[in-house]
Amino acid sequence: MRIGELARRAGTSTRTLRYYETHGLVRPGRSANGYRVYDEAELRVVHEIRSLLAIGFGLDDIRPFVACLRAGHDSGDVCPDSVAVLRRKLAEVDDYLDRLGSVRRRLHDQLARAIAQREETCLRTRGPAG
Amino acid sequence: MRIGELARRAGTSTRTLRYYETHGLVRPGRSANGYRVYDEAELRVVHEIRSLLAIGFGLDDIRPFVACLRAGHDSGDVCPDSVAVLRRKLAEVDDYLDRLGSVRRRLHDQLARAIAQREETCLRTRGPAG
DNA sequence: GGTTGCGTTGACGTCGGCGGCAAGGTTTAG
DNA sequence: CTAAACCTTGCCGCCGACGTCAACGCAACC
Repeated sequence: MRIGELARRAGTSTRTLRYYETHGLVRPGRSANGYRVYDEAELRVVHEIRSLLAIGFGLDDIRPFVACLRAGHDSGDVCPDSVAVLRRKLAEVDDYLDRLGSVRRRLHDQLARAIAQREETCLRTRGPAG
Repeated sequence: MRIGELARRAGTSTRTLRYYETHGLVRPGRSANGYRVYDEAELRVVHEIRSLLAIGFGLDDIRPFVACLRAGHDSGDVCPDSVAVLRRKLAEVDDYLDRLGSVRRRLHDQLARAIAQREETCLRTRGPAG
């Protein structure tokens, strides 16, 4: 299969596939005229890449998962390197959740105080009976 | 006060202050020799900017808060435009928290399955008695 | 042989909040 | 007089995952 077909079937662009290639994630062969040629397994690889990107992985993080698939495993998750990345990413997400949670509290408080302040100002402006 | 002093007192750089100026957030006067001159109130403004940046606001989001301070309010939060931004940001953060939470679940499950799979493979490799 | 639709490489643009450097002018201290 | 420490404008670099365009080659159909 050539690059256009793979792009369509993977729901992405040819530019993206070439980009993955420059970063060592996808490895097509070449036909006589220089066109990239992909086998069926690469579709699975591209799906794995896209799926991991979608949950916040960088291309560098994804490399072990692709290697794991290429090693013949049914899932890209099961190899030690992949597991290590999964652990690290889980920790990062937990960390970020904490920080985002405290940002949320701060925003919430700030909003509550601002509204209270506005109502108070409003009362003073219109008088205590307003 | 000139730009270097304000930068030191605000805990940031002169480059940053000029950047804020190009984006309409800080408005110094000029002395005869062309140097920027800031009054004391600008320190408060810069603190407000930094504080909001730190919790994930963009410079565009911050503009109403600065305007609110300049309008003479004790807090940058109390003006209608600021409250609107606070509401929007709170909604965005809630949204992001949801998505990050589901990413976390997905990561957690993926990790759990990967480990289970590895143990199973290990057992098969070493035999049922291993 | 002309058009259309595929493919190739290469290089620049995007977004945001700056960092850092160049090449100069100003002010102050010694 | 000179050095040091300020200040000015202007412009490139950064990160990451691509989009987009240029300029070209290849293949197939009419």
